[in-house]
Amino acid sequence: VTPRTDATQEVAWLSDAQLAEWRSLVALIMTLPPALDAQLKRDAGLNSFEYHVLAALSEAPERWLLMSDLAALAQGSPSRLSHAVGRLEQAGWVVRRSCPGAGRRIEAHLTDEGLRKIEDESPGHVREARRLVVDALTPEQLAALGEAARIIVDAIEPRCTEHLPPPDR
Amino acid sequence: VTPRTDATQEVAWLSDAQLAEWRSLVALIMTLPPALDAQLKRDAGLNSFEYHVLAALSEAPERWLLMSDLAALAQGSPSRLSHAVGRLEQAGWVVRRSCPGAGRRIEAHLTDEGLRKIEDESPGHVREARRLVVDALTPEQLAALGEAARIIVDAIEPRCTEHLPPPDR
DNA sequence: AAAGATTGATGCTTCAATCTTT
DNA sequence: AAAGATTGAAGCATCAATCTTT
Repeated sequence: VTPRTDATQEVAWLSDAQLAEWRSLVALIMTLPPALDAQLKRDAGLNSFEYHVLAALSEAPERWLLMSDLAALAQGSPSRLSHAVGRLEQAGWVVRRSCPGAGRRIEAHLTDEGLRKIEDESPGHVREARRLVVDALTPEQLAALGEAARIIVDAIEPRCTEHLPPPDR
Repeated sequence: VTPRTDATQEVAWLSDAQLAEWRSLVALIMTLPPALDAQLKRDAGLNSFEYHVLAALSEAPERWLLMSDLAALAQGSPSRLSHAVGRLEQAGWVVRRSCPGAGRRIEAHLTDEGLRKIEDESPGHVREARRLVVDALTPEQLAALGEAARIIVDAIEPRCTEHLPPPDR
């Protein structure tokens, strides 16, 4: 596509170099998530989001977390989390209980079976993360990737990055 | 989660530094695609994949492309492409015709309306790409991101990267 | 028979509406 | 009334099965 001189909202087109990098990034976000999903689905019967929910719970104090905090940690909407936790609860890996306090707060807890499940499945997932990313890059390349990722995530949702290392630009 | 010394398949855990970078990347692939999707859906009524299909066609000779080539360019499965082109054809932006040759080859063509559509919508998409990525990073950071992305994509599907600049490692 | 493409079913995500608790 | 969470409907992706053409 070639740029249109639209008087409505002038937008600078991308240079050839910028376009090439942008396309590489687009290729990444089109292929990496499906690749990770496929490994998890095949080996663990989980999708990426469910895996991250279990992982986040496994690191919480006593494995309890407010649904709203869990949603932020797993980077999903309340609705998406509700559906996912429903499935995880069905499987016996998570339970919910209402918790006294303001609003209609509800806590989710990772059961012993859930802990065993995530412990069983993480080696396979880490192996895939190594194969496709961590071991495929030099430490410098990996660090640069991480830094760029933090800046972009920060540009998307300035407040939802507290749990990540700050982008130092 | 902590590593389990599973005799089955030794997997080296990630170092703290590796884990931090990995998590930043995971945050990126959890947030950037939804952000781009949201802009396209809101402003253009298209999802990312449909946009890429139109964009790929707009750059093809005479705006004709074999379905199989289009699938590779847009990085989607044949099935996904079929469904998407079905919707785009409904909207009048694409037409299909069978093309003589081996197998059951079918070509897709971007109509004039389709060309107008992608031309109308790309400025808004480029603006978002600039805001979230291109203008948020220094040229060096963008180049490093692109390079890492190419290496990872190459690790995922070694043959489907012909249309990207080669990763020079 | 094999490659190319499509179809239909299933499952997950999103969106809007709703319910509950303070 | 407002925040937190859930629900159901609609849309898209994936998978397996199918159809078509050489």
